[in-house]
Amino acid sequence: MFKENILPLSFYARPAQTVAQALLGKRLVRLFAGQRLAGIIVETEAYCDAAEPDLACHGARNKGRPTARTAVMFGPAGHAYIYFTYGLHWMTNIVTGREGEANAVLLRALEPVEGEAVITRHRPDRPRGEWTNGPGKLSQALAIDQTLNGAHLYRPDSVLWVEEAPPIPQASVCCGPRIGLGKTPEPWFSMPWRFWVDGNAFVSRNSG
DNA sequence: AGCACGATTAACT
DNA sequence: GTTAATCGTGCTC
Repeated sequence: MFKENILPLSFYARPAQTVAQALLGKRLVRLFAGQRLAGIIVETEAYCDAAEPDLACHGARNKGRPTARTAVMFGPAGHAYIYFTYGLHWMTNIVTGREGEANAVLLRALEPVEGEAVITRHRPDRPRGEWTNGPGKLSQALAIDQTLNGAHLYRPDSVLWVEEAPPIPQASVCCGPRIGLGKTPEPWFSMPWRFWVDGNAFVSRNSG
């Protein structure tokens, strides 16, 4: 009852760009204090320094070798890669692709659907529309932090996973350049590896 | 050993 | 539109 139609390892063991697109419309579930906190995934970004280089990907740093921080990204698919940035925000990613290659999908926005009484306490004094419309915000809303780095997403004892949900029509799937890449050089700066659901109110930014 | 900056957010003008 | 907050990471010296 708590876990319905959990996406299997095979869903994640594909290229990051494929998984990023396929995750739109799926339901992310966080088991927290015995309750389900859940949202429909409406915005993602793919990072993949594998068959082709991606200098925007954390895995491309340190000459493309794993570090203590990025080791999870190089590991097997279907695990959470959680990292800390700007001194205060946690980013939630899902590892995809093949072990030994740096593949991950950043979850950028959700539409909250379960556990809203708990979520609002994690996002105090914020309107519902600002609970989960950004990568740092959704991590805070679902109480995702470093304790979940490396956590598996498809086993019976998972506390974070993704469930099957009604699909998004292909015509509603939009893509464009990734956000916040700073001084990342072309062509990676402009690669259209950000995906979102057209018109969804929780997407972190318009058009792009 | 030291340092510049980041896959961001919120509170400003 | 602009900027402070805040600290781990990876790079340079």
